[in-house]
Amino acid sequence: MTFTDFAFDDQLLDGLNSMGFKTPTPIQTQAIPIVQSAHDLIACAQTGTGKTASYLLPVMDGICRLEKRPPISALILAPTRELALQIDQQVEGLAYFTGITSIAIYGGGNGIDYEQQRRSLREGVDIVIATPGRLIAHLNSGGVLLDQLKYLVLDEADRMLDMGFQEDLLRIVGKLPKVRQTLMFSATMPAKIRKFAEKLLNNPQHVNIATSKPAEGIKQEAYRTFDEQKNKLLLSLLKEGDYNSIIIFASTKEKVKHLSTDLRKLGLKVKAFHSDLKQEERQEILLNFKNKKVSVLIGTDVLSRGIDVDGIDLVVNFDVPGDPEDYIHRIGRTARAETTGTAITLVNNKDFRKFKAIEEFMGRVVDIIPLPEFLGEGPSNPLASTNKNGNNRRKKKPFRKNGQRKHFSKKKPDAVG
DNA sequence: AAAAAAG
Repeated sequence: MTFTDFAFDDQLLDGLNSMGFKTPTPIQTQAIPIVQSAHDLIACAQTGTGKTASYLLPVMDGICRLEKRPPISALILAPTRELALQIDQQVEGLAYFTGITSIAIYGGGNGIDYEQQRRSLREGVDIVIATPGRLIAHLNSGGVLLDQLKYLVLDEADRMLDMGFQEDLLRIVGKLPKVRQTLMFSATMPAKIRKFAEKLLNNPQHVNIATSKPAEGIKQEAYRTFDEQKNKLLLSLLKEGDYNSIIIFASTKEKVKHLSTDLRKLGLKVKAFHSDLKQEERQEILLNFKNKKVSVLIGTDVLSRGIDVDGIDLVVNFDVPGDPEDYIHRIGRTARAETTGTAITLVNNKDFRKFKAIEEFMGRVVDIIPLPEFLGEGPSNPLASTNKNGNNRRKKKPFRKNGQRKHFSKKKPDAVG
């Protein structure tokens, strides 16, 4: 199968060829005909599967074929600014010969950005790619020409609901024409998403190519460590290994900030990436990472989904993500497009059960690598320890009189908020 | 549990 089988507009095909697209991916093969047949669509698919082109191509083809183009033909909603920007860049590449116009609408920029966005939304632009918050701000100021829109796409719908965008999304959809084509993409399909889809979609067709299994090309490893050992272990992993491009994930912004200063003190050239940075800084860092001017990025989960950077050969989970889905997304930053990569997770005692849950979710175990000798003993495996009866059941909670609670851990003040 | 997104 080739892209010519879809009978796309010639100019769109030119753009496709110039971007080096050859063979459609499974999601594209399945989704494109559905969109072309004017049905609504729910697709369960992760990034890296060719998901973005699977809706951009038929939507852009549809726009090329409109007898009269409305001021705004398509609205694409995405959870993060980086994803919105990335989609917009893909539109620009594909649209090169078509005359289709687009703009990414998101917050965090300067007043000039806001004015440009406002003008486009009031004067018309074929495709709008937006994060919900900023689009709402524009809708509140009025004059946004969405009343003749043909296509609505919700990308990473599960992530948008997780981020509390449900009400914003419903408000946005309330401003759109009832007759339109709606396409929803989500990495997971919990009941919450299904219910949400029922509100927005009309008799949708389903496509499912999602999997709880990470790509074959990812070598997964884990180390059991105490927190005090993590920095030194990380340093040795980075120094011993022959890696060109590395992402290190940590679960909070504070951890990301601390870790990047720590690693810098240890002599590594690293950049931190999180939402406390100015949007221009975020973009510059990501650009330099893509250019390979920056080789080590330390980031929060804002980087875990949707970011498509070629050539990342190592992902380190400095701690274990709480949600197995996030683990899959994080390690999926490496081994993209048929390449290989390594994913290493540092597991302390507190995270051990979360890590077991991830293994269960994937249906496979991850090799535990012994700590390098210079680090001394790591923690022993709490689930493998045997009690005096010789079985490996975990110890029962000690009986307590009067049901009192015993405080095992005090919350650190900086761990709050 | 925290992240992100509107200032």
